Amino acid sequence: MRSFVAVVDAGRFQDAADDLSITQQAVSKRIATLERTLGVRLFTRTARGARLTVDGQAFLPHARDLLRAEERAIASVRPGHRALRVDVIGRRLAPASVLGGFHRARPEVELDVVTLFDADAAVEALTSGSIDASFRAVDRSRLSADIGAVRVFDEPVQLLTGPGHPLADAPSVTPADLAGHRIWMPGIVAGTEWAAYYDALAAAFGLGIEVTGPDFGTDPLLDTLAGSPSLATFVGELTRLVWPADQGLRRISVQDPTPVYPHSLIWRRDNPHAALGDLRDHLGTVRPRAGTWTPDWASAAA
Amino acid sequence: MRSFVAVVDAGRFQDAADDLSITQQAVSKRIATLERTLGVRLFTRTARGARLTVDGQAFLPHARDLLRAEERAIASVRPGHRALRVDVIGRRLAPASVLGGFHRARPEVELDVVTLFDADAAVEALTSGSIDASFRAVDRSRLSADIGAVRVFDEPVQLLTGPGHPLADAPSVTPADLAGHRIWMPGIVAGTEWAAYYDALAAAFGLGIEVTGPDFGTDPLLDTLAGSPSLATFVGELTRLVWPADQGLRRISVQDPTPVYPHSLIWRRDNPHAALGDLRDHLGTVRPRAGTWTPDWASAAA
DNA sequence: TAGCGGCCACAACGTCCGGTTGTGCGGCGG
DNA sequence: CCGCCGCACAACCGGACGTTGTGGCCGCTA
Repeated sequence: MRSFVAVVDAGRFQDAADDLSITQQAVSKRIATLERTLGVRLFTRTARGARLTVDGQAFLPHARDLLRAEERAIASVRPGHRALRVDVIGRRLAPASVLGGFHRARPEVELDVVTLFDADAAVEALTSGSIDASFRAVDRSRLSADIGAVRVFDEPVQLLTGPGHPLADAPSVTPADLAGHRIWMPGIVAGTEWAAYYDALAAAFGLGIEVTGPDFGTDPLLDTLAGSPSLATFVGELTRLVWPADQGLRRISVQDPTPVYPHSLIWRRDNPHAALGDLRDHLGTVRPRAGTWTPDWASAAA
Repeated sequence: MRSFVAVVDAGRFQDAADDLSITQQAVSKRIATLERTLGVRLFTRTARGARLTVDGQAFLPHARDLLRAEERAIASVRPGHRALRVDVIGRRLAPASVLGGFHRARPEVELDVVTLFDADAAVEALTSGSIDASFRAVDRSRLSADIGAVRVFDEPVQLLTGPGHPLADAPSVTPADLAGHRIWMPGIVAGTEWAAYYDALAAAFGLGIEVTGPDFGTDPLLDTLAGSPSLATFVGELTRLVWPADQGLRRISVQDPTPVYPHSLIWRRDNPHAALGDLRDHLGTVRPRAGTWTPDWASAAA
């Protein structure tokens, strides 16, 4: 493939071979192999050089694309790569939507989106330089001074139930209403800020929240909810935008107070990446609103 | 690379190996080689499977891009490919601009742009199915019935001279004014419709047009013109849009009549490609205007 | 038209890459 | 604590790819 482009640029097999630091025969063989696998002739061989056939001309831009894609792939893991590498907590949550908006607003900023295990891993990755920014809920008092944090988005937590659930037809509920109900949160991994969040929520309002269990996929989880009248689960409001059509599932807002998941953007202050400032500017800052609830440790990350 | 994506999708080296129909050890070795060449670790090996590292997550979308690019490259030369393959006569001329406009208007239509030797080669390529359409000046009376032709663009021919040329300061000239002047057309290959066009132009107005000579690049040609007070050449009007800033060169319109190069779109009538109709609709049809001149054989291709 | 030179294809050979079989090691679960 | 599962390491083997050597075709030139 690289030989093909080299021959096109050089115009002759011989010169292409020199450029590639191999012999002309090797180039001939490579092109012959490529032509055999593609099933078409790419060059017409003349007495003084090679000219592209029609198929070769059509193939050329795609071949260049392929080489560029390889370049980008290699560059994406090179230290000092210029793409902004951002950690988001869950691709189906608010930060992913926010990042999508940033990408549409600033398409020239290259983004690499990754998902780390938890906030501690994110801070460690920031410190080591393997990521540039992270959307997480963090305890600001535990951050070292060289880590910046801005609370950028509060995502309301809603109750999701099947149609047979006792609360299915309630227009809204208060956290206190949920005492005695079984709140099922499969796939929440102990030790993450998610688990800490729901632990704090359970403790604050005397709820019984099951934060253990295997990780379900989205569809099995929704199917199970739809068929189990005793099950309810918490979901972020933004899942509404990306989940498939709810098969009879009910979204019930929680009020007085509304638990919100406090997404913060965190970054290393001495990171020189120019797009980092653009991202912060694009996000703005959230002032905690009245009537909402977050854990104490999260509220500190104003 | 393909192994990397397979491991990501399968979650385990073993299953990925099964998908690829090779052994687990081979996959291990491939991944190890890839990690060595990239200089980063892509997976964390656990007791039950492999999970992506941060670098692996960042690398993944680029790896998928690479595989998609390969797919497209192979598809571009496959018989029955869905991209519209169009032959244009010179990338710097009107058809290229027209095609660019079509691409902006209908970005979902994939285009492969190629350039063939002359109109005869284009007709042959159309017949054999290796291209879908062609922008050329053709003698319609010589076309077989299964080839469609629509005259879609008339590109006025202008005179290009250096500042020292006797006609440099003329606001416009007539073809008759050019008798006795040396018209220099290097790079026009005998046997093409370009050569036929200028031969007819010379015969019609008694001009001396040198349609031979080696092919110059654009920059050397413009440099030579700028420094030679006895040289003039014909260029299409659309070159204005793409050529570098003329270093003192004069563009002189030709009038009474204005020679125009009659670009036609030609295609094979039984070509089922849906985008072909879209392209024709986008182009419209040119009605020959009064005060212009084309060779008889070209005018026939209304 | 005959000679020559440039350029690519074909053939034979060697090396290295990449695949396979066989085995070892570490972590998780019973 | 033992067994199993999943990946890594080692040795071996075949084929692919690069090399040297050579042949043939075309275009240029005398």
